[in-house]
This record gives sequence, structure tokens and C-alpha cells, in this order.
Amino acid sequence: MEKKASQHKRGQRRATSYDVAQVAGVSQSAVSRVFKAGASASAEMRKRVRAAAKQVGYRPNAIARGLITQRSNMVAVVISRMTNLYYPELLVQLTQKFSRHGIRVLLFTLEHESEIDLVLEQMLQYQVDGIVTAAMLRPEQLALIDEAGIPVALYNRRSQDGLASAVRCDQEEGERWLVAQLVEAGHRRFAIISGPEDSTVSVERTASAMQKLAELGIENIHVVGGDYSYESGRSGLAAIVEQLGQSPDAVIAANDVMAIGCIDAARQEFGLPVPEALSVVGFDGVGPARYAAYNLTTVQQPVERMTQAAVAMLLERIEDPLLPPEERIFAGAKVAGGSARLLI
Amino acid sequence: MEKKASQHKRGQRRATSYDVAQVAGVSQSAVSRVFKAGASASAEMRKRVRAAAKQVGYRPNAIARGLITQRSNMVAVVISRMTNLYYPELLVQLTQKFSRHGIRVLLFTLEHESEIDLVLEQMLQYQVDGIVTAAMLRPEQLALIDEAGIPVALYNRRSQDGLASAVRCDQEEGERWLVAQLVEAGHRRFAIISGPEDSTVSVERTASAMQKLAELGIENIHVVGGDYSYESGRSGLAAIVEQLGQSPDAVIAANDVMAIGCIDAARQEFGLPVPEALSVVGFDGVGPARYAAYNLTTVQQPVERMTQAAVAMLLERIEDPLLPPEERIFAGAKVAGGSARLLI
DNA sequence: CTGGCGATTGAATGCGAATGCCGGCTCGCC
DNA sequence: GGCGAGCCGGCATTCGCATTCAATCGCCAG
Repeated sequence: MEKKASQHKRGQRRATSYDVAQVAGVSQSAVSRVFKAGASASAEMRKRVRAAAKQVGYRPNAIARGLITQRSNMVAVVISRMTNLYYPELLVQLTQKFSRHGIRVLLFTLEHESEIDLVLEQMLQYQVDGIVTAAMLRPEQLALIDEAGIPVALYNRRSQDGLASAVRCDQEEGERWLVAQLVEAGHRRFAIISGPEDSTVSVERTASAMQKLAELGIENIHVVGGDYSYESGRSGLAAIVEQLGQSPDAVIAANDVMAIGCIDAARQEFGLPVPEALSVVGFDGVGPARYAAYNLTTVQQPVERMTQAAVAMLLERIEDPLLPPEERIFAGAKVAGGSARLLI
Repeated sequence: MEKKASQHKRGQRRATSYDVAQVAGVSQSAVSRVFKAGASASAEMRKRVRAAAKQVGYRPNAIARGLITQRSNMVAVVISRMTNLYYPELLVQLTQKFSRHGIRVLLFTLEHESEIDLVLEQMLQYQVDGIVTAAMLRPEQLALIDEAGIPVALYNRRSQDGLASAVRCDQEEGERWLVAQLVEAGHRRFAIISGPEDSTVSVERTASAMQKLAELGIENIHVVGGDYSYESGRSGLAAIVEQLGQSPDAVIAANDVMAIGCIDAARQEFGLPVPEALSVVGFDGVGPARYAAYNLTTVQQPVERMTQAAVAMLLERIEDPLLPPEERIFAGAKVAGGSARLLI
């Protein structure tokens, strides 16, 4: 029936601590102690055990270790909609920072944030020590994780009811700055290209921009929906122009990639020079935002510091599960690029 | 019954199969069987066990399961230099495809390919069932992995001595096509911006282009070194112009991002219209290559098919470790964009 | 009515390493 | 030289689940 596949090519079992113990003429406990940092073992013992371990090609089994120590030394990282160019940087930062603390990253990707149910079960089964998620969790899901005693760090998501820790960029302040600069420079006819509806990030950015515009007395703001993609930035502008019957003064895109698409469409399809005839701003500070062809006016998220904070918060709570949740908010770096006519 | 969530934080034991067994009034073996697909258990038993499991919040412990089955159901994915915009797509594809087979991805990122020693040990300790690596492995490292009985799939790396399976894009054919098109369209003064020296991908691309140029009788090819970054594409062109004393006809960049940097530098710093005064070609087919401002002439790697092949190859070898290594080569999609003057 | 076969179920074992406990040994100090 | 205090290493147990083996049960054919 089933194929017997467990046999290794060389037909040999992997060496265990018992094998090492036998070769070194010591007990298995001794081997374990030598490979466990901070355990008491004499220099002579260390030497013998290490030699024997090397001889038989021994390597501690992290799975078995995790079983007994109740620590897998793995954290789950959940990323949704990775088409967002901003995420690769996030991933690199997280894996490298965790790695310095001897922790590995188990990666979960979601096509949509709503799919998180599918992977939540998996994460829990794998006994991860912590979770970093850039996808929204519903309260009952947070409760489930909390019940399992696993600390969570939300990335760019608000901590609901203080159920979890969070690091996020102050998007409200960022959007308000963008809007303020645009209005101050004389822009009056505004349009917004928002992100996916199930993205809390997009909702927050769009709402913040709308609110600031309202405060400044700007009305008739035209909003079209996008999906964070370049193409939706292009079609977004097309939709705006069509429905508005004319070009707006400024377009506020919910992320950089759509802003870039919007710029390309303006220049190529509508013959609108940017920023002379149309100002475009984005949000995130992804790599292409700095390409000379776009030189985007945007708010750059401090990924380095945010990931540093997320890792620190999570590690603290893995050490001491009783620590209360914490929320850290970082201001974005304002980048006044050439894609918008500003006074500054 | 009142909830006592706070006690869980105290490190209260998570429910085990014994707990479920006790509540359901059956044996632990029975619980195990219910949660193991294909095991024999009566409908009545399944019902009782599932009910009890739900009641106590039981979730099989994947770590413990892995210890006994000798299958962690995890594969390691090694990515180097993630600044390459091409990798996010690769990661998403891999995690999603593996996920469909009940396999999780343990992510390792390298700043440089040479750091792989640091993570190899980790991967082996975690008893991963397989490895997908987009970083080069030295023969002795491959031997080490082979000895551990872990199948490997190299991504865009040649299988040395047939020690490992590999999927890769036919870069040689791709570069030769690019060169042939450029020469046919009349370009004669060529320059190349290569990638990092420790990147076998870059070395192969550059060598292939050089060879084809030589075959077509083109000489005096100027090569400058880059690091795959946008900035190095810009500075690459600057270096070429400075050392050459004039603009070349065409620049062949080792990847798309440098090609984009090169285009921006040409247009902005040197007033060279692209493609009228200078043709630029890249390689990879990353997202920004399709931005209208660049519309890059490039060779696009078939990521979807390549990842599909890598996953399939690895799964096959996890099932049957005795299968011999295999190499699958995919032709890239030729994209004749507007960044080069071609006849086609 | 009985033997036998297949389907279930339970008891027991083991995966590989960590750790509490304890005995033995070394060493310091009087 | 004697005694107490550490230090060290070994023994035994444990983590949570899969799996083997044996026992039981139901059911049908003879």
C-alpha cells in the first residue's frame, strides 16, 4: 500500500545523542548538557563529546528539543497580498533580526487577509512561540491565540481592545501631512485611489486623507477603488478622468505602486505632465518610489525601526507572557519628491 | 464553566490527546487515529472524539507528531539578496504551492550567498523534509545535505556533478536572444553592467552575452560591475560613459532593476533618450519592468512554472529519496519592450 | 451453532533530547 | 587528616503522539 520512504539514501539513521554518548563513552545526559548553552559540563567532557559528535555527524534535533522544552524557537510571520512591494523588505528584516536571537521564521502567505483562518490552525499546531502578522485578525481569532498563550505582534494594524501588541506607522499623521502640503500649494480638485476594501491599512489612509481634506474645506472628493496594483493605479486615473470629465489637481493614492501607475497613465494616456498638470502622492516608500522617473512624494515607513520594535516586543513577551500588550507608533518619513507641486 | 484565559498565559498545559481521551472516555490511541487521515476508526468514535476535542480545545501537536513520524512537514526556503524584486513572487508561489500539500515553509534569508553556512546547520537541526535554495551551495555542502538524506531543489542554479535537482531558466538562450536582436538592429558599441561577483546567475548571464557578442564579431565590450541595485545601474552607466568617453549603443544589464537605473541615468543625467540614443535590456521580468516609463526589453522568467516544477520535484523526492536528481530548464519569455530599438 | 475473518480498540512502546535528583568525587579549609 | 561544599555526570523520567501487537466484537458462511 504505502511506499516505505523513510529509508535514507545511505541507509543510516541520523546520529542521536545516544550515539554520541556511546562513542564518547559517556551518558546521553552529558551529551545533552554539552550542547545546551549554560549547562554544567567540564572542559574535558566538552572536548570528548564534541569530538565524538563530529565523528558521527551529530546534530541536535530541534524538533525533539522543542517537544521537551515547550519552545519551538519558531515564530510565524503572516503576510498578505505580497504583491505589495513593501513586504519583501519587511520579511528580510524580520528573519534577520529573529535569526540573531536563534529564532526561525515560519512563513505564511495569504492571497487575501480573510484567508487567515486557514493558516491560524496551522500556526497553532506548529507550536510557534510567537506570531507577527501583517494581516488583520478578528477579535475571536486573537482570543484563540491568547488562550493558547502565544504572544502576537500586529504589524501596521491597530490593536483592538488591547488584545495584542502592535507596531504601526502613523498613517493618519502621514496622510494629513500629504494633504496639508497639497492644499497649501494650491491644489483644490482632489481624487483618491483607495486600496482593497478588506485592507485596514487602505481604509485608514483613505479616511485620514478625506478627513483632513474636509477640515481644510475641500469638497467633492472623488474616490475610486484600487487593489494596490500598478494596473489599478492606471485604471484608477482613467476612471477619475472619465467620471470627473476633467483632470483633478491632485491624486492621493493609497500606496506607492498605484501612485506610480497613476503617473504613467497621466503622462502617457492623458498627456498630463506630472507634476505640472497633476500632482500625485503615494504612501509606503517602496523602492520604485525613488526611481528618478517617478521621484514620488510619499511617506516612508521606517521599516527598520518598526521591525526592530516588533521583534523586541515579541521576544519580551515570549520570555514573560504576563507582560501586558503594548502599542508602538512610528512617524513616517516625509518625502517631498518631484511628483507633486509643493511649496517646500 | 467560566473562562480562565489568564491562566493559560501562566503556561497552563495545552490540551493533549490524553485529555481528549479522558473526556471522551476512550484511549489515547483512538484520539490519535481520529486525527490521522486514513486511520481506522468508527463513525461513533470519530464523533465522540471530535466533540471532546472541541470541548477541551485540542489541537494536534505538530512537533510531537514530527518527532515520531520523522517528518516535520516543513521545507526550508533559502533566499539571498532579497533586494532582488524577483524574489517576493518566488516566495509567494512556493509557500502557496507547498501549503496545498500540507507543507510549511521555514524561511532563511541571506545577505550574501556566502553566508549559507550559517543557516545550513539550522536547517538540518530543524529536520526539514526538503530544501529549496536560490543561493549557491558548494559541493561539500550539498554532500552534507545529501548525507542527511534531505532532497534539495536548486533554484536558478546549476546542479553541480548532478548532486542535486535543479530548476532554472535558460539564461544563456535568453541572453543570446537579447544580443542577437540588438546586433541585428544595428547596435555595435556594447557595454555590460554585471551583477555581484558571487552571484552565479550574474556570472552566467554576463558570460552568455559576451560569448554571443564575440560570435557575432563584436569586440571591445565594456563591462562594469554592479550589485543588482537600482543605484548601481545608474552609476554603472556613468562609469561606462566616463571610461568609454562616449555613449555606447546598447547596455546589457544583468537584471531588470539595474537596467531601470541605467535608463533613468541615461535620460536624466546624460540627456540620452532611450531607446533613440541608447538601447537598454535587462533580465528577469520583475514588476517594474512593465511600468510604462520603462517598458523594458527583457527576458521574463516563468516563475509560476518554475516554482511548480521545484515543488513537484521536491515532493517526489521526499516521498522517494532514492529518485535520482533531475534538472529542468525553462525557456524565458522574450519581451521586446520599448527600451531597445529592435527590428521586431 | 460455530469457526473465522475483518474491523476496531486499547495497552504498551518509542521517537530524541532535557532535566530533577542523587551519588561520588574533588577541593578547600581548619 | 577530616569534614563540608560544590561540581559533575549518570539514571530515570518526561514531552505528545504514532504505531505495533494483541484482544475484542460483530457478522456471515458453512
